[in-house]
Amino acid sequence: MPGGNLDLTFQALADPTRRAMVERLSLGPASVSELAQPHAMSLPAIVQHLALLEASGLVASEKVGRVRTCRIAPAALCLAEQWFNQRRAEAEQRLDRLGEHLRKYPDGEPR
Amino acid sequence: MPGGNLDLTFQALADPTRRAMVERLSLGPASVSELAQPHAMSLPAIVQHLALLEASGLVASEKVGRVRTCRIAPAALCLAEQWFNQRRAEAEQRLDRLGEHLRKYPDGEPR
DNA sequence: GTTATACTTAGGTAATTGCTTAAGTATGGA
DNA sequence: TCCATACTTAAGCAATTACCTAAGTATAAC
Repeated sequence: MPGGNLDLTFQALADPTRRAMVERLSLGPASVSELAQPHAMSLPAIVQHLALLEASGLVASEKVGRVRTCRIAPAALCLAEQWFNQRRAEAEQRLDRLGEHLRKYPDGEPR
Repeated sequence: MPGGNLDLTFQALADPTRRAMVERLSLGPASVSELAQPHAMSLPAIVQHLALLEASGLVASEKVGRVRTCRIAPAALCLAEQWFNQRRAEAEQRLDRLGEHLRKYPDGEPR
């Protein structure tokens, strides 16, 4: 049960390198070196970013032979997306109530 | 034209205090002290969190008299949500292609 | 005018982050 | 067997973060 942690998820996504890695993995699995290739950065740095992505549950990986293959784990992505949906739902609900209130009492408030 | 920065947006949301503040503001505007009230933390700390939320474009505020009123700015929220939508769209597209491929070539690959 | 309120500004500090280089460890190929 | 590949581990370092306390500055109320 990795994932479930919005702190780690959003923190992982706050870094442009890590976000690029997730974007890359959205297009399909990749090895660590493939993930590293577009970035002007040492491999250990990439591995550290990857570790954070795995800790957040956004990415999973498995090693076969000497190459580690990484892929996105949609669950954590969904969880974060849901957070936004909830916030928007609440905000919209509030605006709806406000609208109805204004419709009922077009000028002064009752209270 | 604030907002537009996913780095700042996700970084802002990575902190539980700031996320709680956004959650609170989704329910309606609030003053700085109201935002601070649920948190066991000094007011300057809250103000710093608020500054980051404003820098990210997630929250806007205006001061009238001696009270600053804060409210969420839906635009930045949408932008982040869109990022997730894109990632999911790409991942799904890929899985669709994979599915079709498997339908066409149920066992061995052609290549 | 005095005092309380609602922030605001200015430091300071311990912990965390995002890198780096150097030196491993397996695995696969010639 | 030797060597290249694909990571992995360890240690270190500058910058950033998330707080804090103390001391402001405007408003509002009395």
